[in-house]
Amino acid sequence: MSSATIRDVAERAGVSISTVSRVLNDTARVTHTKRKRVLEAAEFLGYAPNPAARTLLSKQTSSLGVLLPFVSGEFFSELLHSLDTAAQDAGYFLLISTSHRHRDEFRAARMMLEKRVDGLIVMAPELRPREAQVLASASEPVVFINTDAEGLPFDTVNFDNRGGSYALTSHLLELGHCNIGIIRGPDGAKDADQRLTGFHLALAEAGITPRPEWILMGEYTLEAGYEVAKPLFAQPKHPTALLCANDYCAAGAIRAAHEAGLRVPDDLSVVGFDGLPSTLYTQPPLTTARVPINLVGHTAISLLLDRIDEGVADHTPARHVVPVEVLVRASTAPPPGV
Amino acid sequence: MSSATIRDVAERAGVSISTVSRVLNDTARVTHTKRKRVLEAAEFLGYAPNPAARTLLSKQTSSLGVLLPFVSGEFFSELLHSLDTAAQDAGYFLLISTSHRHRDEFRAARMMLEKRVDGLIVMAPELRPREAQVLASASEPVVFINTDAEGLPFDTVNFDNRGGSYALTSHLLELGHCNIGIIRGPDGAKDADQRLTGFHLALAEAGITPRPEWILMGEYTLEAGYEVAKPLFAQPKHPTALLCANDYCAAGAIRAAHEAGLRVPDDLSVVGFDGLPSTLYTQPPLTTARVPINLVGHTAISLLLDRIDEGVADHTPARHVVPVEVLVRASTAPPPGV
DNA sequence: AACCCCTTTGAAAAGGTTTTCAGATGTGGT
DNA sequence: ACCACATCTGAAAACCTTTTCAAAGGGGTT
Repeated sequence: MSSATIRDVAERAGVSISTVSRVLNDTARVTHTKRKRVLEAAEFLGYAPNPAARTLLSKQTSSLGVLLPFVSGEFFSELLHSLDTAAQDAGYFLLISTSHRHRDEFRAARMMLEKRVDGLIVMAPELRPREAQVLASASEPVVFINTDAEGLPFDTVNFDNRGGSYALTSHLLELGHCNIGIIRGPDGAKDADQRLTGFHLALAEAGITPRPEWILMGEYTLEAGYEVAKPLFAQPKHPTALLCANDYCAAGAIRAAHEAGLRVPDDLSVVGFDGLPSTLYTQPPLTTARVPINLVGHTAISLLLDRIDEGVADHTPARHVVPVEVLVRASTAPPPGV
Repeated sequence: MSSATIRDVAERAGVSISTVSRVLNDTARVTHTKRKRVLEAAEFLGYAPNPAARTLLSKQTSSLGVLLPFVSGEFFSELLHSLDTAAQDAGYFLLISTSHRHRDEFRAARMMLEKRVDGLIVMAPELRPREAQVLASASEPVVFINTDAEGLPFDTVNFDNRGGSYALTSHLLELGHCNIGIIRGPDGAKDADQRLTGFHLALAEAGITPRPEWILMGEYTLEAGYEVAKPLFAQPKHPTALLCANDYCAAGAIRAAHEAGLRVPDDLSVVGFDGLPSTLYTQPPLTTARVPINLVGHTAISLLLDRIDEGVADHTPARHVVPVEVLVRASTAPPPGV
């Protein structure tokens, strides 16, 4: 039972297909009687317009593409949820495509998505602007989330990585910490760089020179936090406070600390980043910087829809920076002996 | 610069559009020289076939729909990731649509997805088979994940909720617990019912009659775990072990326990469900039942693709039940005084 | 040299919709 | 009774591709 077409409706209603189209899209006036007949016929046949035919003509897909490097953890769930909510409200679907870490995968994905979406949301902090250039030829509008678009004509919605990191570091300094370490995010990731900058900035203002051996390369995962922190605590002298790449990384570091016999926050203060819901329920509840993920998602969709409506006019790219809020909880305390 | 069509390629190569199509789809033999000219022209113009036109003709969208009640937490991230990986390998995109809790929203979503996807993955444990009936008229194949499809012609991939719960309860019994409570998942959710059944089964086998006041209605969230557990621990007599709806719920319950001055596992054993990565990093690491989410996702996609290829033949629905594995960690111990 | 068959090619149709254009119908004014 | 005009309707084109069908051309065989 292949489904009804506009022809079937027209036939059943005894009108032309043009009239059916007009009634269903409310695009021109139609006599009351015919309108009624059309609506009845459409209802009876369970008619729904074929999206492919519509797209072919109108060039609108009512889908938005979402390009993500990977999907893991609560952060992405929340982001995806807010994107979907906003998109759905506007009558769009989300076409997602993940696992694009390198330029070639990225280009491939973008090509596949071509003509399949009306716009693109891209989150790829590890992608450099030069590499992101492959998107520049996209015919659809593009909005970047937490991704560097220096020199590219894309709107961006970033969160204040530097400011958040600066505020977290300041918090530790105020508690009296002088020996602060950091597990930074992956090399080449813009957000990780910005967070490191905030760290350095706060330290510099306090007149403290950071120890290079306490600037550790990590990743946004539990495992990375654990693996990187473990050897650190085996050293005779280690920091009394630790900034972590994100909340997961912090959870890993805390576990390593526990295993090394360190109490958090008595012996060691730990802070995360992202402010995931579950950090309120860790032991101890984590001090972290809350990223308003919902706001990020909604803003991104809203910008994208604007661009879609206006066409890709030569509109100077919007650069949104959403603030992050430090949540002081129980994983931070003055250093031991103070 | 609206992009090139097959006509442009044909013109530039000096052949007919049929020939271009044949070369690009490798669907018939074409002289070497013409083939070369076509490929060059296509390359030069950056030609990519228009998916809408293709879909209109072939009736294949190369997209799969994913219908979820909500998206939250690591579980969904992981599920979505495995679905996307499997789909991408097969050349499909994922069109996701979330937040469908009630039948009407469900029907609306299904209608919107009609003709837009080649198949549907549905996870909606709270949807009863009668309500899921609205999908029965779908022209595309449907695969259910962790959802009851009793009497419906859909393949299902469920995990062993009952078995997992049974095994967790047995574990607690073996440790010597007699006073075991449970925070069950939402009313009407099939998976929650099954887990409760497993709980009852293990208790019955041990000759223990569960106390009704220790069977608590909860949800799959941190907050619910916390809110439900809090009054429980305020009672003069409370269980020495607690099964929770899932890992998040368990984390909330543990927090409530801590606040009530109870040590986990010394005074209270707690178990979760799902086996999320982060449960290894909670304090104490959580005893839980690991659901092989990756396997679930891959199996579901694989089944769906089979159905898409074979057509919706009258094939008896597959009923996959993937086993869950109990991970014994540090949140469980013998009851106090044993 | 004639015939047949096989390979290669292009023209055209089909898929389902929206939209333009022109025709038909009906109304009001003179 | 006639004309101008507004309103409503249908035919046809356009969107871009795949596929069928028939024609054309070439090579081998008798």
